[in-house]
Amino acid sequence: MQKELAKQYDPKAVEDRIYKMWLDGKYFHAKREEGKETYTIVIPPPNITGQLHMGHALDNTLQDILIRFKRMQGYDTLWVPGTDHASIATVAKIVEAMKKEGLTKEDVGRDGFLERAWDWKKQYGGRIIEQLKKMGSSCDWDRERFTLDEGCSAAVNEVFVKLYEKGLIYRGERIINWCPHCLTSISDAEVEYEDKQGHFWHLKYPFKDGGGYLELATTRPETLLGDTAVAVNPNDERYKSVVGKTLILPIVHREIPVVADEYVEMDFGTGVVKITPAHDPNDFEVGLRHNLEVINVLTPDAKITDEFPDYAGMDIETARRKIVEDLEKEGALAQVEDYSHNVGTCYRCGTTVEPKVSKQWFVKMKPLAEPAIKAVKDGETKFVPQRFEKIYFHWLENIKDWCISRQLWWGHRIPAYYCEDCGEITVSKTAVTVCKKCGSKHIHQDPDTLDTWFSSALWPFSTLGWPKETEDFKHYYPTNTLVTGYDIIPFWVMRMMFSGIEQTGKVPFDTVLIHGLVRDPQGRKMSKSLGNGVDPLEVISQYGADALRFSLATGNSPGNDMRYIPERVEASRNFANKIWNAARFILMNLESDEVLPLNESNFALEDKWIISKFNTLTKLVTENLQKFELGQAVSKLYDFIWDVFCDWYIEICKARLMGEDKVAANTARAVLTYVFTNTLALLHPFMPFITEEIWQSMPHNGEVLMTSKWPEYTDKYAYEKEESDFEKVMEVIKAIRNRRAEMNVPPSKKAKVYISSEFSDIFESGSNYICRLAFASEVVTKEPESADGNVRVVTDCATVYMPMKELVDISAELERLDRDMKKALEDKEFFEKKLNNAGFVAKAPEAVVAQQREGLLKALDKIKMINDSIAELKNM
RNA sequence: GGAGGCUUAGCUCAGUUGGUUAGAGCACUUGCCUUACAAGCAAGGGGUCACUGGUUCGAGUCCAGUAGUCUCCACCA
Repeated sequence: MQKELAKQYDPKAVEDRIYKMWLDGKYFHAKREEGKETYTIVIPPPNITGQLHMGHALDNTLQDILIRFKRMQGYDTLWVPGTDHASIATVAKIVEAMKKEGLTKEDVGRDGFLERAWDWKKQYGGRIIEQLKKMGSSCDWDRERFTLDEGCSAAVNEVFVKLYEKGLIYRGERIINWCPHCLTSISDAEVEYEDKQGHFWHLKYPFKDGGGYLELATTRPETLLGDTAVAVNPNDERYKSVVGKTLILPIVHREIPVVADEYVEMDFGTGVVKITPAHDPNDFEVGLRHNLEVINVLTPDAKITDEFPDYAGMDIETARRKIVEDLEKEGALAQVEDYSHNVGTCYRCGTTVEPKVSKQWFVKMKPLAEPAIKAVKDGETKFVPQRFEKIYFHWLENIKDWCISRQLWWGHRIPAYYCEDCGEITVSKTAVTVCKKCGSKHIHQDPDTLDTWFSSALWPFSTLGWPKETEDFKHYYPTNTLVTGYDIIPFWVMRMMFSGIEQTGKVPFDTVLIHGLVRDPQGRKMSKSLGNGVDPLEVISQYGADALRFSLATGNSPGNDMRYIPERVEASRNFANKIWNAARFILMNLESDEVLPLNESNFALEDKWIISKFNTLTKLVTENLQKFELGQAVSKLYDFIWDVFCDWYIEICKARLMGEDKVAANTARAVLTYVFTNTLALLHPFMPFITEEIWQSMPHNGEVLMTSKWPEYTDKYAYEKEESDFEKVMEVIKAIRNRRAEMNVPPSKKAKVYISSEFSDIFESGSNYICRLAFASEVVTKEPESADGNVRVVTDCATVYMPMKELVDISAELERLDRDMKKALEDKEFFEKKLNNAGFVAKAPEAVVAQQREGLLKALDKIKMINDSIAELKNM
């Protein structure tokens, strides 16, 4: 900072410079210090598909607050940064970009595509890292990782092979979710259900022997082509006689059996269901039970196959229309009704997902899920807030096997090799060139890659060097806090849990701190299609990173969604400015750069008051942070800085700073600096840039604030009596201001003030600043000779007289005193009522009862003083 | 169908193991260019804490129910 400071804080002039200073000093770098307790966070790696949004800004602000707090507390802290290759999402982006060049994946081939993907990673992965830096994130950039880098890939292969050898990964033909647009399988977690308007077509399937028909209903008439049975419930009296009979499938004219299966609900529809094992998960299961044929009717991009010449090549909509027409012609259509139902869609592209029978790789989940459930039940890992454990349990308790193979090029290639001669499958960490069974060299690797979440699941340990027993892994694993949104508990948190436990024998983190989503001012999700997204970088450029961080950290509680309100960021910016100006004031009143020693014997009442207040603040903020109550911590800091320190303490110091007494002025300087710099330390995790910038210009010991020692509570500075004494002064000042405001007395009109109180010594010693703050020309700590023409102000502990003859309106004064009296009597009654309650006095904690007694005494004192005042006025 | 969140001042939200007579920011009213800050200072108005019961000496806070609202999961073809 320069001698002449700007009146307003300019974040743009500060942030990049400060961040560079931190980087140059290597302060973010974790040094594996022996003997120190570690604190580790791994970043939820942002996808390389785009740029930072508000959700990232929130997520990373919370992480940075925690890591900076722990670093200052003296932990050996590590925040591992990195990015995620996000296979399906990145592929979609690249395909889209290629489309503009008139190219398809097939045009450029696998290698050409991968080359583009790596270019993409370089460009967009890099951009995300730069954005994280703009936020002020104190990540250890020397340890930056990427889910597809060498180390993470080694971890993926290691895990795949181990699970395969344990029988927990298998390959099989199952019904999976298929995205006809992305042309790949996706997992259950990646399917989103949407309510869609559709129809219910009631169809008639005639019996082969000519005796009538069975009526059933479907939402997907086109799948009729693949029907291989019709099912009824075995207990359904209506259909008992038809089980085992043969029907003629309309249009196709194939013979299909009527089977009995518990899956059919008797009281839904007609109680008859057409069974299409190839295109419905439930039908597939029925098919297995009844040994039904699986007839696939769709191509990978969801067109009718060539098996059905009348409809071949038609998309689903077209085929559906044509088939319904044909059904009608054949007299097989009974009726059509409107129907709304849930349709599964791809979470990446929104295309309707097709259930499809296909050979894929799966992870057997049950054996992995159990220990993961137990770990949370046993409290080895805790969710904050705890209620999110329910979501976690619900997923793990109902989990099905995880389909992990993807028909995509960008990702970790499945380490499985097939012998073209004998069909042997070899799963291996290293490339296989010779079949171990038949010696053939005709071997090819599985063309598919793994679900992107397979590698993210290993992130807490793969980033630390596992499967190698690296120093980092030994030192920093398990990690401590995982910070993430509730929306990815099933995708990620759960999978990290079971992977960590299975692979390392330990839970990957002890706490999962869950935050909500950042919504727009109307409470809607921010999304591209709505165009209501807010770019954090724009906010930073307008208001500064600290203001954005402050806004995100305050005013919300863990796990709850929050709205992004520009006015709030503005308020945060104003707060930064307030701090800036406090610094400006202190600096212009300091005489040197030296750190002035605190000399207790010189402390004035107000010094003890602020030091004691600060001491308490330290304790409360630390406790809040330890309990992950970040919003509460930061609002206490806000109140302390603005209301306590600036509005009172700084104002009070002005008298001493401008006065003749050198010792008093220096004491004020020392206390101002002490309290302010230490408050900056407490605020630093939340607003790192401005606090560091100011701290650098203030007298200080040490290199940087970010590695300074976190302030600690000390009994030495717990001045309880002085705190309450000073608050008596504050009360008097407030009462005088209040009365003057009511009477519309301008500040320029000063009055000699008489204060009558049993605590006259404290008013005596504070007379200089009482003059300043209460617009007094002089303070006399006794009753005036004559009360005549005085305005009276009564507080709990003092009666104040202001000779303002011309302004005194006796009847108005009496009215005011009446109002005061009424309030005081209400207070008295309130406290008496409580204290007369035997149950309360007997059962409430002593401190609470004492509080009520004190309240009552104050009320009684006040009543007495008001009575005196009324009596005097009436005598006039 | 199951689960969960939310409902507190005009608006957006806090409210820490139940403990004085419920808070903040913005907005509003009044007065101030008081040499750190008008992105400021001082004073003020504004809330039956969704509703109904219950537990308790004491409930915004705990329990049960009701209403509204949002979300997640499941899903009957």
